[in-house]
Amino acid sequence: MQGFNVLFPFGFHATGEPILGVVERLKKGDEAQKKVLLREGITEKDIEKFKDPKYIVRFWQKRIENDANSLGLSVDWRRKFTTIDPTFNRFIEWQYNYLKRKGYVIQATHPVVWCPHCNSPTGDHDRLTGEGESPIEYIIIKFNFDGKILPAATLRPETVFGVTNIWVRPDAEYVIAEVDKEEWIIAESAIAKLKDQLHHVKEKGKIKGKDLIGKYVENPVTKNKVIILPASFVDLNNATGIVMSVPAHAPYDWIALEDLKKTDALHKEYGINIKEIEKIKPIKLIDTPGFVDLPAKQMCSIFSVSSQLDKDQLDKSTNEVYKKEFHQGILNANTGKYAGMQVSKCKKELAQDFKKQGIASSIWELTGKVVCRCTTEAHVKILENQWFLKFSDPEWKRLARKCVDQMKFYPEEARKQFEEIIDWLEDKACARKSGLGTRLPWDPEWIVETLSDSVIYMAFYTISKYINEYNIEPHYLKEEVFDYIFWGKGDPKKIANKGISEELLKKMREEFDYWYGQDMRASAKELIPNHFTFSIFHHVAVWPNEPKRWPKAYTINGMQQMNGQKMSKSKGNYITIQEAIEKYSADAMRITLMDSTEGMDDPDWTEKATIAWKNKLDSIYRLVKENYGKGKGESNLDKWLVSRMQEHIKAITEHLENVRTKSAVTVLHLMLNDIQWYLRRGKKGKALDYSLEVFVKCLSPFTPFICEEIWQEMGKKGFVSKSDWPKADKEINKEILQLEEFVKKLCDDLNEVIKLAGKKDKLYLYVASPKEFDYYKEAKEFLQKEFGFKQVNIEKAAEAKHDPEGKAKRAKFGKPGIYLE
RNA sequence: GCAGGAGUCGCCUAGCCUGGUCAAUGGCGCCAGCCUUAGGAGCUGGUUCCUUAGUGGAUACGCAGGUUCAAAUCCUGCCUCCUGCACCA
Repeated sequence: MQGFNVLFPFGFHATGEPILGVVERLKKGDEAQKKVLLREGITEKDIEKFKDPKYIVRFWQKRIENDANSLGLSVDWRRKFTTIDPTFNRFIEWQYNYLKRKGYVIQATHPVVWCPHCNSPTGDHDRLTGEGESPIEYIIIKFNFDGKILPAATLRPETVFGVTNIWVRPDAEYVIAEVDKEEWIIAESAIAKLKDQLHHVKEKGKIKGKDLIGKYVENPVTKNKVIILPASFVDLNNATGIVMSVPAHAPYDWIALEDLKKTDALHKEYGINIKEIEKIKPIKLIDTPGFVDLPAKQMCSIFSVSSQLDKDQLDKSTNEVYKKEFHQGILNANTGKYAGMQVSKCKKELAQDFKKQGIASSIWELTGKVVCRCTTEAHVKILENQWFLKFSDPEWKRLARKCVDQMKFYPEEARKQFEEIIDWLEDKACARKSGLGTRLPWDPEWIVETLSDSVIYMAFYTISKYINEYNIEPHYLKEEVFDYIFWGKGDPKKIANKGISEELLKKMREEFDYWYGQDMRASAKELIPNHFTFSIFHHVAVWPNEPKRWPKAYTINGMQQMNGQKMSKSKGNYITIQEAIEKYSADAMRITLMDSTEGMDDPDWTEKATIAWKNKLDSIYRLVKENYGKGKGESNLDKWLVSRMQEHIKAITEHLENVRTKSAVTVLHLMLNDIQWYLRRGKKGKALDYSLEVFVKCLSPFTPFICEEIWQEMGKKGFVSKSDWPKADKEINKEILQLEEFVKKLCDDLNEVIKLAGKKDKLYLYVASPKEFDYYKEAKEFLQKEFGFKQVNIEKAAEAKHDPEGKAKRAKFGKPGIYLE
């Protein structure tokens, strides 16, 4: 409508696991899965066919195409494709070969949450329990134990300087195992973990926990000899099952030592003299504002912890100490060369140093229990040689930031988030071993995963039209073909092949050049940290020197809610597009959704609002039909309406430019209100046709179907959707706008007075300004009709004194005003 | 926990950047009147409380403070909600 060519393409993303998941579940006879399909209107008989992934893709593709058309989306279907089409696979191969050459695809080793039964990573959505839990690295400090190693695992390696003893579980059986040529004593559960974390582990024997107690080990950092003591709080399923004790800074350790002092169990069971315990002196090694005493002791008393069985309070106080010391703590003289450093700064460095010296190692644990869907408990595995996108690359980040700087965001609030994400983003695994998608050309056992093959596909739309039209076979889409189309690189004469002529090649290049980059992409806010941002990264990587190919604007919306709740298949609180259209019409659905919110808030859909819109659209239809073409002549009122419409046109145009659909709909209401007021005022002049045309045009992007109908009823040729968008190019008469406001105000006042004084027959209006006087005179009939007066007298206030009848009134009302009798 | 966004008169929303024109925009709902054979249709009016011939006042924009002649709007603290936190679409 604004005279631009618009490309609105539509494709189908089939990459990943979900489709195969459906197939799998159907093959297993999963009833819930069947139910979902039945709810979509698929017959029992047809469900068989859904065991073929290609059929699933075709089925939904057709369904979605139909939905898009029913909604009135003007999609260019010549360009459609799916991400599992072999021609698209060639495009992704081209993209990834390039990124690898550029050094943006790298191989790396990384910890993942792993199900040993499924033999694959366990994503958040694959878990029975433990959503949100993630890998965390425990540092293992290798305490010397008679040539063997007692590996104590800790999240606070800096506290190694304050170790006074080691904790083990007396009732447990530990394993003696050969770990990377050393002999370690560890909990049994640690073996599988260490094996999956790049350690060579061989079980050699067993040793009882209580047999360790009372023995001494050497702290590899301080060379101090410390005693091994029993503690019940040690969790054998966490890390190595060996814990170092730092009573100055760890509430658990502090209280466990206190517990030991209280009984003579130690002496009775292990023959350890109580004096051994009493001589243990906590070593404070971190100074933190707010901690005067020993931090562990202080926290235990604040949280009134009385024994190591007081788990809840202990966890709270541990967290508190950890947080405070991590953020504000400074290492003191007890820490040798690290003295004076902030805990938050030195933690990593210190662990690295210890590892280098061979006195530390690490074991990855989960932040909480994770159980895979297959009911197996997951642990952390270090996955080797996985393929990553190197989003950490500073130059790549720099270009991404530059792109964001040039972009527009609707709403603008989203920009900050993008900037934040780019800074925060680390290397991202870009391939998996299962699912649908494109195989990495150089390492075909890996498949490009779904968030990594959906980042520059928009460029593919510019040529998919020709691929579809000429039925180009995938093997003709060689690397140099894409090089030429997307970069203009090479000589088309030489690149042309049997499947793609030189002429066609040039056409594809031209088409790409004409359309790309994308002017606007719209999606939901949860895609900001991944999809949207990745797309920026990939664009700047593929076209580093051509900012004009980069994304220009993103529109970000909230997630559709239904009656205040998130729509979900399991809750069943959703409606299919077909159902909605049949029940409420596409127009009513469209405008209700556009009207529900804008920006990043979650829009809420309610049936009530939709029905209200449906009725309103009906009445709009009648209103236009009854009034269009009925106007003749021009009065001040026409000037008023035209002036009002100019303001509305400006407003709605600006709102739509900024993708504020709800605000735009509000303007439609205002237009309608003004047209209705104009009609109420009585005289139908030439502003009527003009305003109705403007209104229908402005409404048409929201409700195209009924607007085309109305347009035809109006006797217009062609489509309203192809007509020119209204311009605010008519005069705005500010004076008349003001005068009409006075009339409205007068009506309000009259309403008020009549309400209080009751209905009257005569209205006397004394007006001071000559302009108002003239204007009110024109409104005389209207006032009479509107309020049912038998007589309306409008007089200039100054002249009223010549009116004998008005004398008495003037005496009462000396000033301009209203008088009823 | 970290990051981003938000809390407005029954509900949804505008306003906040650039303080006053804000009892605060528009819609929905509700109430009344009109129209109509009828109406979940349409039209008109009302919709914080008190007061009033078209007025004046009180209380209001998550909570608590502060700045200012003046705050929904600026500042500080707190509470609540939404979104994301990765190998998953």
